[in-house]
Amino acid sequence: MAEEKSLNFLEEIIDNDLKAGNYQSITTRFPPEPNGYLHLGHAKSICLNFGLALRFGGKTNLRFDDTNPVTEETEYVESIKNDVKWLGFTWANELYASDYFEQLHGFAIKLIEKGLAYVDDSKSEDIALQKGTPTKAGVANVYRSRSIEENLKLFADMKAGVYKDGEKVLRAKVDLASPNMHMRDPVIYRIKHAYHHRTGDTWCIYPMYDFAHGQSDSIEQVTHSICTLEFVPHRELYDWFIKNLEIYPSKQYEFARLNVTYTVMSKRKLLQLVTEKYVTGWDDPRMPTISAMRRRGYTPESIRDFCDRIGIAKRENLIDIGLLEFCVREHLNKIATRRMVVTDPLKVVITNYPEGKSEILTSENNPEDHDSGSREMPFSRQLYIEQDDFMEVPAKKYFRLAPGQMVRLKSAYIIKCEEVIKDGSGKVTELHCTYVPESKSGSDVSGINVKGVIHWVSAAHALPIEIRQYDRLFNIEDLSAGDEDFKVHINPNSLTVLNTVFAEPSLKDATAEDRFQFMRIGYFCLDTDSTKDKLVFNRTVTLRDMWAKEKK
RNA sequence: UGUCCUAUGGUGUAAUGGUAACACUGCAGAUUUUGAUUCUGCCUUUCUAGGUUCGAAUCCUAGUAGGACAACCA
Repeated sequence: MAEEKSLNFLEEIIDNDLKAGNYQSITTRFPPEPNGYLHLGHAKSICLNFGLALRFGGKTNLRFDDTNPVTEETEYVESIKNDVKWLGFTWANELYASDYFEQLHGFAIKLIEKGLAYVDDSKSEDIALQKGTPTKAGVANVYRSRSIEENLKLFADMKAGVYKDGEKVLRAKVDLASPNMHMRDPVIYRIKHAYHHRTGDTWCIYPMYDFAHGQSDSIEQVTHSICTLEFVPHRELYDWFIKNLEIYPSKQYEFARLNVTYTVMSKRKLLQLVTEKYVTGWDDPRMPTISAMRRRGYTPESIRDFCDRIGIAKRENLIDIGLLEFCVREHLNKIATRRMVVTDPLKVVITNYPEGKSEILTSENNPEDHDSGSREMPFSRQLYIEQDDFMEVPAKKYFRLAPGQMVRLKSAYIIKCEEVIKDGSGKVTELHCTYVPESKSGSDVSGINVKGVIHWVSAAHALPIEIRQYDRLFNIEDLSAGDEDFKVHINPNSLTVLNTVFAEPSLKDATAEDRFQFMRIGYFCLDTDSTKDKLVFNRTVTLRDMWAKEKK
């Protein structure tokens, strides 16, 4: 109870509503349109809507806003449900705007009967023209003054399939002179002879967003209908419909959508990346979709933590992708199993280690979790270490391997570089080292203190694997400006596949659920492309690397 | 040149008329058998101008800047 975290503006509104007795409990909803996969921005909304109900006592519905049959598919419905569940939330009811088509149709008739809606025969472009501009009032056309009886008849004919797509629409009769464009007689029903993923061919007229969303909220008695800022101008209409339909008064509130550096957060743009093959699919690990992040190795906990840290407000924001990375690292550091993997191998021969001999060494699975136990690793005469861990001419402050220098092999022995073997072109191909037998980890009596500790893999026992390293999808921070040209900023090096990679043998038992830290490299998880013969690992995120900065 | 929304360190978010704080980033150091983790310290902030008030980041007015709105999309 001492936990006094300050409230964001929505929590404050709800808190006040509850204290004032406006509601006994709250109902929120997460209302995706099933026309694409969920992304990080949706995660923010999901955490908000479900989080609010959890915090203040109430419930959250999952409602699909499926009023446009031409863009919506069952595949998307399934992926959305899966993603919400994976994020760790449970909805009170699974609902669809299409469940309300009958009711919504009744609402439309009620509006017509009240003289507040009319059938318009105009072409789409003409309606747009007649609406005027933000600075110039719209003008009425002849259809606006049709009689109630005629409107009823025409609307019935629209429903009966008498007309073709685009021939007629039903419009609300609001105010053509309103400074709010959305109040200038918005279209509320249009004709679409299209198969709907749930209602099939039952309907050929479908309600528009403005005539479906608020009404659905109302039907479900949603108390706080939370959406993003671009819907602010819709609020006046939202309230107008509720008032004139005389239905449950849900209230709409708006918060700023999430923007993250070096990525795009719009379903339209993400769809383009998919259809135009810039990525391999919605779950390509470079995408900011929930499914991609899951495949890449992000944990639901880390995404929730991120959503918690970015806060909720009404001002435009651009969150540093570094914060997301911080959140995953923080979680993965606690739970990831440590393994040694050499991504860019350099052969090392321990010249004073007997030929043919090998021994088993043990190493902790996770120093952050003492219950995680340890695993065994074979050590032998020939090893691989990272190319980066040797410098023939060491830089200042470099404390890894160099001619005549010593390092410790993690969980093994201290070795000293005695000889550098090169090929004809002068490239270092092999190192001859000696080891200090009494320096074995856990029973070191050598008295030698070395600063450098590097990872290694026994050559004879090494498991070849593939590693996929991901970088940011775009090479500029702020993609908000560009529209169609956002694709010119695509980072051509967003994916690097490494195929000469050697892992310690225990990694062969990796499962899809495992999270690994390849020591000194980064966090990884098994990719779905893995086969029995070839394990493929995705790099979720690198480890922080102060040395990389030092080098610059 | 209509209406609406917004403006606090580099990035986010708090401070609810009473000493501007927290996180991330950055920088410096300590510890470390991961140059990781952990720990310590430091840098940097109220868009401008008026007004109300004993007192303003907070309230008011004007300006400035950014954003949203003219889909038979949501």
